[in-house]
Amino acid sequence: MGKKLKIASWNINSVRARSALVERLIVEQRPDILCLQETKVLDSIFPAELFTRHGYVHHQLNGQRMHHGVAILSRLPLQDAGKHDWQDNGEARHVGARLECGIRLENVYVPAGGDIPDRAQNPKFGQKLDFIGRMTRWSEDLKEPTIIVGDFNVAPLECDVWSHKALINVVSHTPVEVEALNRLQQAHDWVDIGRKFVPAPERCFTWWSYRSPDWTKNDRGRRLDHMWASPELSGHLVGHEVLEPCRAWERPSDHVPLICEIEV
Amino acid sequence: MGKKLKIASWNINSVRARSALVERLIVEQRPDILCLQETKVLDSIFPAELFTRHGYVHHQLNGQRMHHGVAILSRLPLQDAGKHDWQDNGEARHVGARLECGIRLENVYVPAGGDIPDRAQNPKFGQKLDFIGRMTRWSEDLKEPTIIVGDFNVAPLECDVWSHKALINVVSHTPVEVEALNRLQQAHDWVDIGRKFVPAPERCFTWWSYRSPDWTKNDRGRRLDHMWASPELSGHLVGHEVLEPCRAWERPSDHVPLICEIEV
DNA sequence: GTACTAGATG
DNA sequence: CATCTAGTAC
Repeated sequence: MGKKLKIASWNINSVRARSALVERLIVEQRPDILCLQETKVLDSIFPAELFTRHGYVHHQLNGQRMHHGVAILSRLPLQDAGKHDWQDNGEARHVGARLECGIRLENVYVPAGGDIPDRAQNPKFGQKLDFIGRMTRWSEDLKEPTIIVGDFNVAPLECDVWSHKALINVVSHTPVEVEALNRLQQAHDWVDIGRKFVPAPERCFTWWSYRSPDWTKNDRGRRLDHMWASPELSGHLVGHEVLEPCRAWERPSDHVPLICEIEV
Repeated sequence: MGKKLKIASWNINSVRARSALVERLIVEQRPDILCLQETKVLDSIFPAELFTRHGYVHHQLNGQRMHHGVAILSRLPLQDAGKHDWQDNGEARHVGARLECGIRLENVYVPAGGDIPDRAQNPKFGQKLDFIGRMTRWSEDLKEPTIIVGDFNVAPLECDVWSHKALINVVSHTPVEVEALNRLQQAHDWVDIGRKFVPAPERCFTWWSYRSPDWTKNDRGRRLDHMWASPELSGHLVGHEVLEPCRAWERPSDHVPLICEIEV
């Protein structure tokens, strides 16, 4: 009888500003492993004690001073599996770990890509596509069973946004980004865990902008956060949840946590 | 049988950053009138609704964009009694009101005065002394029974500071400031309500610096905030309190509220 | 809208 | 230590 591995992923938008909320998440959900994006803090001042206090004593950190930053906090032992710089500009956007069950865990924060969906006018958009391109080449060589989670900053399906028509030229849902993400997915036959459990065209959002205070009413969400698994893990996937209520917590992140469960 | 008038005064150090705390104060204390200093907000964006919601529907505001700012919030009707510019530099440091019982209420935020207690080296120190000087001349002409409250930024007595010796040359307790405050007090025979109820040399502090995180242990306080009454009100003063516990609230002001009660 | 930086003030 | 203003990013 296999044990269940419960993994959470959350773009927390500052782990220091959100310490009470992340504590509430781990108390209420008790995932085995928590992957955070946009921690916005140097490793040397990461609030590690908050996690060790709740049993998350194994940490893989890749933070920087002001922006970006990722972290894996775990109750199970972790082995360092490196940090990729898929943008080749020194930004802290990835950290990986190996679990004792043989699964690799990759935690990634894909660049947002700026406002204008054009390489020439907006270098950040080019960097985003290049980042996904390098992830694609990395995926092609992957041999181990892997879970990759994080804020991918792309909503690939029409039903992954509140209006395909309104967002077709908005960064995160443009055809060139969707194609790049699809190539990445095909490069390892990644299983989209979210859509395995919430098949298209069912509504599934993970992010609502801070800029619309009436987000509950208008529900202008996007599915920017993802959990993907190597194809050989497909049959072992036994649970998935998007924790929408967290968006209504006090001083929330604009992203909500994702949860998945794998029989190992 | 006279009714009791309960007045509170608090240097709140930003009324917007402290909205939950000021709400807690008015719920727990229910003063008839609340005088605030260092509101740090333009009148046009003063959080008036917070006060009206609790019955404080009468407002006299004198705020500015970033610094200073005073306000009188009242459950009893107020008549405008003007705004003095005792520094003559446009800073919002005073607002006055007339109550229906015939008492005048003056709410003042005396300048801190900079670091160096010398007019020549530090113009702000001179402005502070001049501010108190102009208040003194205003006091001399006062005819109505008046309560003046606020952050006077002077601790006049030796027992008004944690160490007279250590602070003798520190702005707020220098002899020249103490003399200026004494002249102001004599100009109207003002009754120091605090010391009427907590006679010297008893310990009485209203402010503890943010810069010593161990303020509870070391207790390096000063009595910078005051409530004074016209001599004809002396016999009507029936209560006084310094709300020290407020200094230990979450994200507190460095000043605590004062309360007094007058039979009218 | 929210959080980050930095420098200025108390 | 804690507030404010800007500017920047998402």
